[in-house]
Amino acid sequence: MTASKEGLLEQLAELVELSILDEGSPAAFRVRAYENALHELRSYHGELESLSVSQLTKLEGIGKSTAQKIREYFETGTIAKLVKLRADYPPEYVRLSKIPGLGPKTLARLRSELGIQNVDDLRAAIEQEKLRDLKGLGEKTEKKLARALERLGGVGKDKRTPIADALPLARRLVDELRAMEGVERAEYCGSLRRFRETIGDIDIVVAAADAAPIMDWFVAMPGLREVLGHGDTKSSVVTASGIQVDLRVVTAEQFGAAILYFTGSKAHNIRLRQRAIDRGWTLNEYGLTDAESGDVIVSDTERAIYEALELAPVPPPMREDRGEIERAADDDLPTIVTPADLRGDLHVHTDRSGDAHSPLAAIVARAAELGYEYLVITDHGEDLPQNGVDRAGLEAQRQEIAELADGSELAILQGVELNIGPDGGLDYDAEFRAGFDLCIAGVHSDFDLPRESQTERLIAAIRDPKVRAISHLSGRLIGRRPGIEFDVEAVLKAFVETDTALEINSGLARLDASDSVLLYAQELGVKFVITSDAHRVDGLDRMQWGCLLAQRGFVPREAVVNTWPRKRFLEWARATESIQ
DNA sequence: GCCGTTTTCGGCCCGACTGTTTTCAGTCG
Repeated sequence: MTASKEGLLEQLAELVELSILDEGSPAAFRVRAYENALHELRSYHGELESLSVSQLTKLEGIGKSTAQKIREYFETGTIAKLVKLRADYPPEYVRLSKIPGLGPKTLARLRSELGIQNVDDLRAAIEQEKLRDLKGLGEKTEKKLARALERLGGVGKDKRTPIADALPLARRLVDELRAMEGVERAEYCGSLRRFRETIGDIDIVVAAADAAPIMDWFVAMPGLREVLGHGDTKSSVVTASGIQVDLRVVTAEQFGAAILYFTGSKAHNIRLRQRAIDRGWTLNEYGLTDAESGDVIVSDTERAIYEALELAPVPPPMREDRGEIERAADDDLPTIVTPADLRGDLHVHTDRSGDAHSPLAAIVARAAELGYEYLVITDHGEDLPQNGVDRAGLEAQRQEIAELADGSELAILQGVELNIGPDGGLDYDAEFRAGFDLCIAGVHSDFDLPRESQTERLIAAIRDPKVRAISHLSGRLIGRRPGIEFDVEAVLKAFVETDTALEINSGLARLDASDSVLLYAQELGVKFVITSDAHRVDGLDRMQWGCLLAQRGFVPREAVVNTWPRKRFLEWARATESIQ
């Protein structure tokens, strides 16, 4: 493999993983130092390969030792320390560390005292009941590990669930909890509230005076695969679908501190706690407390805690320590977009598309109810097998739209979602495409082309004079299909040059473009559209997800074209042939 | 391994639960 930033990040991530085993703790200072360096490099967009050791050490969290490892990687393609760790901790041994309940300390003892090197060794040792003889281990631990081994491969520590699978479950659980007697507040937290595209487990925080009945209900819910823990204020279960859910109960006064704490991210929390310490306070899940007197300063709302720390309140999706603390301190967070800010939907399918289900009239009626000023109908272009619409179908639709638009407050425009062919070609011909009010274009096929070809086809579509936005940039389906690989920087620069908008697709299975692409795009000054990509009428109501994704990318409201008033939007939509 | 208007040494974020202990270590988030 040739040296690249991606390759470096992979090797550093492996260095973190193996160092946990070597140091015996994920909290070891060396491990955390590597993690901090990795975190910094992930959000660094510039050219890394050309940086010297002294330039690298200017980056936050990167000292001489890590800087030298980075140089070593670019010069030799590998890192000697990592090579040594790989020899000490071969992959089959690392696999053992994925077993829930088995940490680096126990693992090291299993190896040194019982000679266990891999899963087969562990299985044999458990069958021979050897583990229970080790000091500090017992029969229960042995049985717990036996159970964990049975489903290894299914539920490991690394397993993550697509947000589309976790979010409905979390919303249902929170609704049920809120309806319970004695429950004052309930909220899902964790990576789900931060709106990450995959989540490790569902964290729910409840405010209630009496935790016991809630705990009892939770561990006795129907359809659970396993109860992992059942304490006074904290319990964990695994659902039949294999998703772990953690529930924590606090008092109403502690609720703000608790959801702040359990929403994370870990890196964001550490920054907040550091800020508290600098002021002579401590911050934990129960509140912001004076370190000397033990008096609680604030705890009931997140906002009050941020304000006490002299920070603007940070929306949950931004809490990844990607610059939000500094911007909150300067009161310079981007103005977020909410569904109420959206004045139109620019990517909607009717039942003319083979994969969509609602008639035009129903779509239009719902868009009007949502208070939109404009709506662009974008059925699939004819090159999409099965689902595309031919010229005659679109011409008939044009007539239907004209009739519905007559006398309507809502501006109904006819657009189309074109297919970007393998070489960047588009459906129909330029003359026919010119008849639409707005064209968007997206990749629906040929996901396996080489990176160069993908970059070229995207740029060709972006440069087409009629194309005003690119739908679901990568074409990925989270957890099911990886997106196409392409040169992100080159593609984003083409967006800027042509004033083409990058779609923020609200479909939970897509959430495309990804947050990291959005972060980069907004830095470069790209414009955006937040769309529903609805394939049935209720899909129009999912804009909230696109808005949360936009927050993850620090996308400011002003850069989102469909927050603009109708006149300004139409001017942008029609400013086509001018820019080439 | 990183870092420094208290510093080049000595710090580095915090707590619940479990299983094994009889005061705590390990794991997890």
